[in-house]
Amino acid sequence: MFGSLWSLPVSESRPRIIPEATVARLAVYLRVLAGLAGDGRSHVSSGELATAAGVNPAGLRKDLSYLGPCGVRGVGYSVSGLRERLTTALGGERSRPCVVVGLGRLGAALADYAGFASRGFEFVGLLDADPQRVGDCVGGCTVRPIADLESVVADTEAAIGVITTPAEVAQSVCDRLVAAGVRSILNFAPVALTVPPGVDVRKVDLSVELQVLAFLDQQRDGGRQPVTVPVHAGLGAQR
Amino acid sequence: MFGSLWSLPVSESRPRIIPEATVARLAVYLRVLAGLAGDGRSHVSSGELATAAGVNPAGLRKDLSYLGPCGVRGVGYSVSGLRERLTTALGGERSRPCVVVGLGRLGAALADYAGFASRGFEFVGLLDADPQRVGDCVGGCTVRPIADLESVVADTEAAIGVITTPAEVAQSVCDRLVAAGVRSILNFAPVALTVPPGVDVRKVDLSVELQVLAFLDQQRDGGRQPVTVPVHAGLGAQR
DNA sequence: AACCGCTTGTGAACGCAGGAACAAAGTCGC
DNA sequence: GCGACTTTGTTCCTGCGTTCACAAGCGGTT
Repeated sequence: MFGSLWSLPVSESRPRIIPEATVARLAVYLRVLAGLAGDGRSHVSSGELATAAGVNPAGLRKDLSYLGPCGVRGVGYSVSGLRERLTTALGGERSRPCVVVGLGRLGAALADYAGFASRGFEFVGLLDADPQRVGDCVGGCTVRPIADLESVVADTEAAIGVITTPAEVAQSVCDRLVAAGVRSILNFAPVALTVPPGVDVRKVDLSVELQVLAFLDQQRDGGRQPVTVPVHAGLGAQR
Repeated sequence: MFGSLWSLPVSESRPRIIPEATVARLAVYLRVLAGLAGDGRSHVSSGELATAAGVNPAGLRKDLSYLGPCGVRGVGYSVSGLRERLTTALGGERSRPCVVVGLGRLGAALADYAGFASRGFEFVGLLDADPQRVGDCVGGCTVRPIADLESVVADTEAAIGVITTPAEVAQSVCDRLVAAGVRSILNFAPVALTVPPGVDVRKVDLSVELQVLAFLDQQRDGGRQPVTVPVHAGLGAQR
């Protein structure tokens, strides 16, 4: 692949587009590498990394190849070197301010989770509509009323918004976050959010996860459970 | 007209294999339908359902076609009929007992979430290694010591295990759950679990979600796009 | 200095999901 | 009763992601 095209003065050789699925796995590799570094390992092979991350070795190498040559043939990957590379590729070590809207149990759990802080995600704004929760201190930050959303986002320059509100208000909260300047949203509310172009939304739907498991469970038990599909289920237009 | 192909004695028309991605979307459709039923709607078109679920109308119809003909051409889908069919396809309405291991904030949030109970997921066993948490009552269930894992799973015939423990103990907890008879596991610990064949694992990795957002954010800032689009321009990236 | 084994990086093929277009089928209006 | 409109169900096609397999390169050894 190289040779013919490289004579062209391509402005950038690195920023080949990275598939989103690959990005997600890179984050996993980075975490595994952190563990290996803690164990004092200096080098690691693709096979070992792959099993620790739960993926195929060839796929792992292809994922890493998006960053350019990272390893040494015959030896493997330098743990520290690869960590550095992955860290910068995923957005650097700089602290990323986040706001959480909806400090129910789930929101509080996220705001208090230490695993985020160690990756540079800092929860600098907590917002809730319930006056009884306002003033609570969660994870070293004080809960403020939802009316302060715009000012909190502006003051903290928050880059990521986490929505853990009831479904009914999720869209309006989302709109306000976007209007205030947040361009990345992690949505736990069970609704499909509508956002303008240029804003990224990722959705985590815990009910769906459970329901998929239930489906797989049923499918496995398929021989046992005759399903009992009512013949002629009456979907016809009875109207 | 009809007859040429239809005369073939196709062995089975129903149990076509359903892709897992489709199953996940079916769960979303089911939830949207519940909302529509609450609004008193009797029929709905694929277009309306698709926008509410955040997917493509053609894709939605293809998803539903895995269940066989569900709608009426020229009219749409019967809300109640489609609900019934999706419910049975996803595993029926029967209560599915679940156990949660690790009653930290996240585990407690899950155990207490009412949205699960309404879908038939019942948390019948809560386990934690911390003696200080044992005896607590979360969501109407009492936390028991981790030593009771096997007996709790056996007594409740739990089908689904939710792991919200620290990463270090997740694999051992998983092994014990599987040995006790659990065949579906939802893992929130940031490790790749190893399970024997016949056991399904789904992983939810919140750090990865944030890190993907950070990557997209960085990639967007590569072109320095001030965005400034508070205007409700249109449908953005939905994921 | 040359060989050999080990590991990476990449090219190619396969399978799958997603999207658009089209035909079948049913309803509503006249 | 008939025609036109609406909406589903399906088929084709394109693109992406994943896996397999092999050549290239590096270190250690003789």
